[in-house]
Amino acid sequence: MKPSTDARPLRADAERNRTRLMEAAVAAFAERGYEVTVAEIAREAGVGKGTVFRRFPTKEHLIAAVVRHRLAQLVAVGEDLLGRDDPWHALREFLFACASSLSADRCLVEFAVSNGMPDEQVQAVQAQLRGLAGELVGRAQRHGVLRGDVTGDDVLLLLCGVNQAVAPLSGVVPDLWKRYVDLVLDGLRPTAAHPLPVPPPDEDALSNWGTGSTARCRA
Amino acid sequence: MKPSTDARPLRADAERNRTRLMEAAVAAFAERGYEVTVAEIAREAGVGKGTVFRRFPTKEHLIAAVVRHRLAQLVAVGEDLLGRDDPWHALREFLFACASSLSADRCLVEFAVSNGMPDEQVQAVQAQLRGLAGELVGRAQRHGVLRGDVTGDDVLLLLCGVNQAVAPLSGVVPDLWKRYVDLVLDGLRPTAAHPLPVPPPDEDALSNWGTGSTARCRA
DNA sequence: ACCTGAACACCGTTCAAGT
DNA sequence: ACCTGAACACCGTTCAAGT
Repeated sequence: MKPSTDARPLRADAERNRTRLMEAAVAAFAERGYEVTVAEIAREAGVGKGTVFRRFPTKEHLIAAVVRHRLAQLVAVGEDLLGRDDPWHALREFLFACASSLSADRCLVEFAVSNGMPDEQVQAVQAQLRGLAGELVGRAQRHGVLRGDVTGDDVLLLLCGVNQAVAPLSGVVPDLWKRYVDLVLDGLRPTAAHPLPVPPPDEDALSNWGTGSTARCRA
Repeated sequence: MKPSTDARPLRADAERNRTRLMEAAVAAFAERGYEVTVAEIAREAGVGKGTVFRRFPTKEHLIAAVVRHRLAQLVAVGEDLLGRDDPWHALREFLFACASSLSADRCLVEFAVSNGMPDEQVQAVQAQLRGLAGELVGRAQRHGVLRGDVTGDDVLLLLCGVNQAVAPLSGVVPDLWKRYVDLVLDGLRPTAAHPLPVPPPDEDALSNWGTGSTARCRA
């Protein structure tokens, strides 16, 4: 759960509180999404709610920390899959890993719908993920198993879409996302390719994806 | 904007207020989503906020009225397209119409991510939409232009997914959804079809889609 | 340094008082 | 019948007082 990212270390009790807070937050946000109360997390972590705001200036910053933690796990998975010899299955497993994470974490889904977060660290991890997706897509394309007119960002966006669409049903049909990831993948095969009138989003469009100006929590 | 759906008619001033309220709500929710304040809508409609709650027991009920209004428009479009002779393009235009509506209305997108609404009338229109999607899909399949192992619900879910994924970018790349609708459609062609291990959601799973138990607004 | 809970602002909802 | 705004509960955020 990372021993804080700042330069100077925290005092022992503060460090312990921070850890407890993160653990409580990860669990609570995963299960119930953004709607969990700061007071609730504080209580579960055994601290006063003032302590939460000492470490995280805003509820959104706390969420950002949780999201970053989850995204970093996906980056690790993706880097591992770059070593695979079958590029199609490497890509597929990457998507499955992402989708599986998303479907197990309501907070992550809500993050994907949002305009992103004004948090540099989250944006950095997001960039890593996008880079990985680009490499996996590129490799598959060079092997001729993926249509040439799509980008890593295309694939990530479609993946998020699938998960968001499936989220309200996750209680009833937990692995429905697999069906739609496969369905989307079928559209990404070279044999399925038909001309796409609209071009993929360029760097500019996606770079301020993470710079969400829309507030999510109360002012 | 419908002259109220109840049995007995409202008093003249009440009817006028209701209309104003609906107009203000449709516009405000479309532009800024669920987060608009009830007080704000009341002010724009020129009524006290108490009046809002007299007509709509809950903010969510007000949203439901707006959503129902939008969904009904899509039903009309879909029914019109059933008369088309080219089943593939009928389906495609239906999806384009839905996507276009969704991308013009933040409220509608948020509705799609949600667990639905505990409002019978909304559920009824939803059922109509699902029926239409089913017919359009069925026709395309009988003509051999759509893979046989997908349902109307599959297509609607994928469509919602695309729009939700694209929503945060709608300011920068307004018609990006077209790209992904086409990409998804490529996966729905018979030539693209590969086996799908996970079956489509059955009636049970989707019937309580609209019966969202998760509250969206403050208690 | 850090912790805490009372206090504040905001927003959904209720209701007593008015017409 | 219907309208209204003051009043209430809830939640994010601040801060004075404590260690």
